[in-house]
Amino acid sequence: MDSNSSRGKRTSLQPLRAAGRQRVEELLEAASDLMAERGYEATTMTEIAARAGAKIGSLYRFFPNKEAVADALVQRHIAVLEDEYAALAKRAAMLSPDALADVLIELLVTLHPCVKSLSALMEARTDRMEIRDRARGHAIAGIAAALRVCAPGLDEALARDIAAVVLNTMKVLRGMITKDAPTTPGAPDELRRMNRLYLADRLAPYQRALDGITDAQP
Amino acid sequence: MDSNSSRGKRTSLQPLRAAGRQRVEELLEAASDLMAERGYEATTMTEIAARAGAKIGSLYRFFPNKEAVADALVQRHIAVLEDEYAALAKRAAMLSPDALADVLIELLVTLHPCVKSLSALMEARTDRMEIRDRARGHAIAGIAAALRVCAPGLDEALARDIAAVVLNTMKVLRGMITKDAPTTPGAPDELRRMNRLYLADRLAPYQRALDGITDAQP
DNA sequence: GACGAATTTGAGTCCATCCTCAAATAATAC
DNA sequence: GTATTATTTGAGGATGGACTCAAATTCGTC
Repeated sequence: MDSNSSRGKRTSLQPLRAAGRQRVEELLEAASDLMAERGYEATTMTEIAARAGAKIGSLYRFFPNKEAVADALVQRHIAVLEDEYAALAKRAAMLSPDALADVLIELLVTLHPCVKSLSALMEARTDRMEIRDRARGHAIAGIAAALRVCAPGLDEALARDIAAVVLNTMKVLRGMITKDAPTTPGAPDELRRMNRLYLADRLAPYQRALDGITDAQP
Repeated sequence: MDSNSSRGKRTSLQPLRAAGRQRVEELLEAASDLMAERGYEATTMTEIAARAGAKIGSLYRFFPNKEAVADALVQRHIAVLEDEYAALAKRAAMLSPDALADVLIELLVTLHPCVKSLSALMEARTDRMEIRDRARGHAIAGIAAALRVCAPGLDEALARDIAAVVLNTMKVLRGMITKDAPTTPGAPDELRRMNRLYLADRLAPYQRALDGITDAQP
């Protein structure tokens, strides 16, 4: 008999065998895909199980309710984002602003599925929102750190503001690449151009080494 | 007795008296607010009626089902957007790039509730998506027209690409103003700065009259 | 103020979906 | 092989929310 030792609402078991662990993986991936496609409310527990090749009973063995599935997904996605941004500053050392701009853009494109799923999970739950804000904080901190590696002497608050702008620019590009392709083919390049223009302008005064064209005021 | 003359699924009446017209207004506004807050699926027909100070029967008198409410909202919001963007080109005459940049930013902030509600309505309905794309097209066309008024000689395709970038920048600012206030207070100003920097750079070669600093290649 | 038409009401139906659970099956330990 | 424990299954209970409708009420008009 299962002991269900640690605190959980009514029922909620950890998988104890390899099969169970894999099932949980499959269930979470199915849930992530479906919720990203259709939204939280529109996704059915039975559908989740079905897409994972399981029956609804299996789903409820590992997750006490629908909320718990969403929470697990949020936690999992947040962890991925935190890792990626924590790793960013290291990669950012020894990059020109232009190169940094492009690396950042790349990063967000990679993170797209994760972020997409996360935003679907935010449907009207304030408590989950604050977790998302925390993730956003990590992203901004990571980018700001990368900026200050690239441009030592940059004020910390300003770095955060710039990071917020860049983060949003990254999001926009992600959106363009995944949706707007047909209408305005040159837009992604234009956006990259804007991003580089901005970062070059903002980082020029603090530029490590090389040609310092000083014309922007903090 | 109501005739229900023109084609409607099962039941769906136009309001014929002032009271009815006002009720419809109230119902749509309530629906718009709720769906913007919680999403389409999570919003209940009873809630909509309640927030409008009505009972569920009244709601079903004017809308045959929940879908119809959403459709009416989409149509209404799209109309607002089209009007605003159509009016833009006229206002844009005789503006410097910097001033135009700020006017555009303003505009999207104004349009925020409308756009927010629209995006909530997009939850997984492909047919509504294409209507939204149409709205997006109008927005880009409006902005591109404004740009070409401001910078005659600007290539049309390029104008559309730039418009797409600016449109997305506007969206980002809207998001910042409504959400991110606490974390990064300076970010909105940074974003404005980026937008001006970009537009100045892009429009400089085609600048109507005045000081032509030519340094950007189309 | 009386008549007809528009509007409001809310109890009630129907059905989709969340969730339960006891029994069946599969895996592991011995 | 047997005992034990983990996992799977799927029929059903409970709930909530979309939608109906006949009766009550309000509004406009003559």
